[in-house]
Amino acid sequence: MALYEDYDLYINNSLTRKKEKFEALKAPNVGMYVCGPTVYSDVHLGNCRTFITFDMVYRYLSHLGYKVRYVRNITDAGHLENDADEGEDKISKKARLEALEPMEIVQKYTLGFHEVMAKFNTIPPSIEPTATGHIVEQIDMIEQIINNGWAYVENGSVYFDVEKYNAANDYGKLSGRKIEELISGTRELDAQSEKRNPLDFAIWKKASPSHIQRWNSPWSVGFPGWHLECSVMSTKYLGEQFDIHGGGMDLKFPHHECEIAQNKASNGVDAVRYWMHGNMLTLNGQRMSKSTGNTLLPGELFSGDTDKLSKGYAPTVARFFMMQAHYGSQLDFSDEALQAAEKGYNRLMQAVAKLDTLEANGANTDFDVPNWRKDCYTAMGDDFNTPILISHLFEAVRFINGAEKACGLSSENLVLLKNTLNAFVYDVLGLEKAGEGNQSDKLDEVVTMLIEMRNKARADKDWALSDQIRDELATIGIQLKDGADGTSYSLD
RNA sequence: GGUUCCGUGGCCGAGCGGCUAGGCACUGGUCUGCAAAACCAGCUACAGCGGUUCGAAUCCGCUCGGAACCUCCA
Repeated sequence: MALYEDYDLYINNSLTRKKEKFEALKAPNVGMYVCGPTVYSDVHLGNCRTFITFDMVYRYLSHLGYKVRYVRNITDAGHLENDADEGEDKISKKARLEALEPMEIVQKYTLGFHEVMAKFNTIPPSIEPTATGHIVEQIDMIEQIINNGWAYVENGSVYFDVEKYNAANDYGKLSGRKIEELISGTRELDAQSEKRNPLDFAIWKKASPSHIQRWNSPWSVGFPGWHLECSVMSTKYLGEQFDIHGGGMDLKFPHHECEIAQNKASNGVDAVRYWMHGNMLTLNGQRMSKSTGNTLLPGELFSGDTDKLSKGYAPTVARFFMMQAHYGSQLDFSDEALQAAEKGYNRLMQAVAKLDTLEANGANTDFDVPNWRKDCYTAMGDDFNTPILISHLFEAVRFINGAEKACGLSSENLVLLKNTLNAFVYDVLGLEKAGEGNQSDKLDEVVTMLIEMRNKARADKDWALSDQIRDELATIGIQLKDGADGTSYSLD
């Protein structure tokens, strides 16, 4: 029996702005689509937060026993700065600046993105489709939309007729906008524009002579509109209707709004059951953004090679830091907050390690494992509330740290505790042991030898020598800890 | 200007009508040769003003402060 049958899951649906009970369309299968990056430059930490959030969602759904098909696209066709702009798209511009082919740009930053995602211990999506790999499908969808009467062709470009769509549907329902307000907020339609209405958006754009990325189509040599790829690829791999669509908050309008319209206009159904939006990561109270330079790159975080941080932090520590906040809340990134998270992370992981050494004996403790376990699932079931989950994990930490080797749990409960804690720490939150790999057996032997020498010195009351061993180890980052069961050590 | 959202103890961050998360820091204690670690205890807050209610951090109104979106953005 799958866990999801025992534990309810509620998701805050951005579309309805309500927490709704999650019911998979075709359990145990779940389809999830997440908008991926445009690969024209290095991803920054803000981008990473969204993908780490949905990695956690993916992990928890899988943990519950769902078979998730997780689709996350790579946008490798350049978007114009806006529809009226006849200039270069971002990928072409970057290609010119770096004197590379557009596909070289795409390749370079896609690889970089994957490297960063791996460092953060995210699981690769089941399918990672690219926009340029689905031009044919995009042309098909444009034809459907035209045939259904929701788009018009003008001088080789195809525009989505927002006003007409809105008369029969509700354009703006996701972002809470009214079409009248949008119109009044838009500048006058300039004379050159081919659009009938300033709100209309291009789903196919005729290429200007300088445009590098271009494809043949029934309308012109050109390129697809930037909202189209997600509608096309989600439909292709997840069907006309699927369970979850995720992305960053900043994509709500216009990107996701247009996606909803395109799906409805081509297939006649609302594609997405549950819309989820991750909130922004801020730096000094302002959202990270490439254009303003208010960013922190993953590499800078890991190395500490930036004036914004006092030192480097392990990717898993940054992940833990993010998990301590709810995905739907804004989170501010700071050195101070990261330091606090790092200490908390260390305490958690040391307790997880100590748990392995505990042994069952009877049942004489207040710690109620089955109930604690239930609390963990309740927290996650409440819209993936990882901060509450973590607070429960620390209840277990307190028990473990306070426990004798014979810990007072029945063998059944001890196993349950181990399985549950490991599952949430590693499988669901996706944390890792930091510094794993740089701790060799030889190092362990050397430190163990030094500990033995120090113990002999202590037995002889040679405090000078024992303190020298301890302090000099501390300087190179090895902490000795004298406990009831002898001395152990930990690495910085 | 329009639309959304937020303002919680020294810091980060949950909670969203009653039972006052958690982490970090700090203080006292236990343990220890001393220290560190660990454990126990303490520090008990909800921007301001008014209202609704038996009861509000949580609902409503106003004021002040901050953020996101309205253009490409995770």
